[in-house]
Amino acid sequence: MPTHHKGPEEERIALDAFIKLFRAADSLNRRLSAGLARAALSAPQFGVLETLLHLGPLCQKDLARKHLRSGANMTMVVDNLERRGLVERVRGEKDRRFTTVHLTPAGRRLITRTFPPHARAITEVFSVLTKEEQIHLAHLCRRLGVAALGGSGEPGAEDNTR
Amino acid sequence: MPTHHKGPEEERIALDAFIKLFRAADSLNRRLSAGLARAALSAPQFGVLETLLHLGPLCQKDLARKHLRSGANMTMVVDNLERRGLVERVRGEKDRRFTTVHLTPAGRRLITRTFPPHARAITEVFSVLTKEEQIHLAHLCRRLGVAALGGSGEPGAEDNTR
DNA sequence: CAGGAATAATTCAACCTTAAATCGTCTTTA
DNA sequence: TAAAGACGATTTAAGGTTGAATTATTCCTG
Repeated sequence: MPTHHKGPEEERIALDAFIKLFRAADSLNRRLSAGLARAALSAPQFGVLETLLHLGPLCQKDLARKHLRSGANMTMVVDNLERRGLVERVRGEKDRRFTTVHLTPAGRRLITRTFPPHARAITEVFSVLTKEEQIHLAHLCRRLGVAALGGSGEPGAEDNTR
Repeated sequence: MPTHHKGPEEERIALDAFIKLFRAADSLNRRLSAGLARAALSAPQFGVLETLLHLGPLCQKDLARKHLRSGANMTMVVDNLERRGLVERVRGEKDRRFTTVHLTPAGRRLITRTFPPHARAITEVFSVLTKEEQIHLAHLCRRLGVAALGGSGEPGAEDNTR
């Protein structure tokens, strides 16, 4: 949405960038979700499977932290993946508070064949920008993300933002 | 999340930019939602009130289109705003299929005093980037958003992306 | 070692989001 | 003008998201 705000220049420029950033993320999300829908996966479900594939089994706390989501949310997403037989919960032996989430063979098969076309779709959309522009965009977004988190938050927050 | 994908350079760069774009939008969203929470407004509710303030009364279809959301979703958000007495539904006189959504005095008062600090918060976060960087970021995001929407969608889609 | 603090997971209530089905209201057209 | 189609809004079912309260387990401390 165009800004419709008549404030000073600094504010106009920031609001304009803000809106375009969100629109880009939103449109990208829609496009990619359409691709994932063919595997009947939601974006969060895909994200969890992808993380398990590339990092190995993790407890829900760690999964939530990696995805910047709440623990309650991770319980729900893992519930839905487990119900479809794509992951398995394993109670911690040493510390029974933890449940480690594992890919099942079916889950591994699904994410293994879903990830490559997903990555290709991202690459294809981003190819409207040159390599240098993509790197520049990443750099600007990283600084912005750090500023958004850091500003009035606790300094002890985990980085995870390289 | 760092990429953990060992594909060709083009893919690595695109995935990296993709992740940082989403992290930035996510972090920004969290930061701003915290501000809106003091007015007990969700981000979608704030968005609708803001649109009504700056564009005047609109029917739900138009509100949904402006925010790139479904009609069903707009029914829900307007329901919640109406229940709090911040907006009012008015049945179309000429064409009774439409309901036009109006700000109530209370709604106008709330959004009028909520918008300025919100805009200031956005401007403050974006001030980690120079004016030129903000303009460049907006430009890159706009091109990316258009590419994400356009690629395999219908060419007839409304622009709304300047 | 016993009680209290901390911690991982779950449950709950509230809201957001979508696609699909339905309802009421026009508009078109045969 | 009556049937058919289009169109705005609503409902429904399914999933995502959060913060707050709860549960089970472990750790710490006196």
